[in-house]
Amino acid sequence: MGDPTNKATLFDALARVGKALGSGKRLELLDLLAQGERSVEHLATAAGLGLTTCSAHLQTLRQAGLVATRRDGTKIHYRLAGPDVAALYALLRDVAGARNAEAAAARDAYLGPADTEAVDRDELRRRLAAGQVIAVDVRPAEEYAAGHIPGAISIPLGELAERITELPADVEVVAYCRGAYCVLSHEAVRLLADHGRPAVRLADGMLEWHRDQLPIAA
Amino acid sequence: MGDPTNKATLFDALARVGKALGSGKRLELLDLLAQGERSVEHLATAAGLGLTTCSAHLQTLRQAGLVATRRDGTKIHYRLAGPDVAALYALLRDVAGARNAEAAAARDAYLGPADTEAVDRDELRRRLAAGQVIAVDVRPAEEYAAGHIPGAISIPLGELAERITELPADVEVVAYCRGAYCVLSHEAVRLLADHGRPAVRLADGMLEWHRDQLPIAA
DNA sequence: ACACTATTCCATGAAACATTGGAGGATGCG
DNA sequence: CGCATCCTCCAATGTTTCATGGAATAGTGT
Repeated sequence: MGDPTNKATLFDALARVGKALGSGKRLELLDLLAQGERSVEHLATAAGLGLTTCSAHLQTLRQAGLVATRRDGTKIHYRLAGPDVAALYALLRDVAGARNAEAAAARDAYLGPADTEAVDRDELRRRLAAGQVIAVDVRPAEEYAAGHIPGAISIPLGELAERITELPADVEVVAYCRGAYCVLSHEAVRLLADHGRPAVRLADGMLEWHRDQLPIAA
Repeated sequence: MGDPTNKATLFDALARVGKALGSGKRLELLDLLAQGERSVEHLATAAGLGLTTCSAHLQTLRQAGLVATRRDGTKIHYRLAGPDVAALYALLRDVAGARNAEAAAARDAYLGPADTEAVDRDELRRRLAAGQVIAVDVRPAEEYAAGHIPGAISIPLGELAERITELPADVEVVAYCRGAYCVLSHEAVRLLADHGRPAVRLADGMLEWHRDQLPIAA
């Protein structure tokens, strides 16, 4: 043990996992998979990739051990290999945002002006338990179905404008989406504010909720 | 906000950090830097790299925001940009070990037979406080000087055989080194056992100690 | 100003990776 | 059984990364 060959082998094996995280497309796939399992075709269209390209990226992730598969008829569903993978992705994202100026700039450009106030998870749970707020899941209905915050109702962002009357006018709304780097809740809060509804967003989203093993309704 | 161009820019910026983690040599450099700051030349020899090659890898890490530099005379010292970087490295290592069979095999081959029993950090702190054990830091003296567990004494592995008489024969020794993937404490415990000394190792090491913000003596 | 040290920058060839189209394998359905 | 669907495997292309040696740079000491 301890000889240089084994050492290089070990670090190269760790690097295989690092390499898997070294492509924007693959990170986008992980981001999607953190919301629930998906078929290859679904992932390809959601990430704007060719089918074979998407499959190749998924193979890379699978060889690194970050994702697992399940066969259902002719379809193959991919999912994250475990909650630790979500934690790794979240930490990579946070370290990049904190240490890398370019990443921070790209995040701000993507999420839009940071004008929407946010509450954290503990605060949301307290206010939900007290009946002071309504939690609205603005992700696609499919992701809501795969798991959501207990008590939340589903109104995908695309339907929010027309379904806004479903929300009581006198109760504050807390909108949430995929995670801290997801744009959906930002846009939802802006839209609600434009309609004169009191709304704030959850500071992060399902990714972090799931990572921290908080209760999930399905 | 929210348009595909910004989204791709964001994920590519995150991928720059991922790419930095996608080379065995760079992970080795991070592993060394987790023990304290080092000059370029020192890192190059410790990692078995050419000077210019090492410098190039360090530039990659610096552009990703994972390391920072400090000038001292003619030398430039590199260090991790923050404790979150150590946490990211540790999590990458743990996820790889748990999810990737190749990485797990390489780790076992490098660390040797898992015959040495280990105590965790809480247990060590309890026994140290009670005066039941002696903690021995078997890393190079330089790394001990850069920061070590309070109360530990320094006996680098290379000097352990000749300095074994410095240890009282009737008190159990807990050896520790860089981290869970460092071979030094494994070898130290085997060597001590060969000399009939009661010894166990700390399950991980300074990397995790530092990551979890436990008290450090310098 | 001069030489000296430590490090970075640059150019180059070799190796690895991403993307794409087409062939092939597994599953389900009529 | 034959066909359709969904996905993976394979081969070929252009792009990116890696390692290395020589030149250039910033700071130090005389």
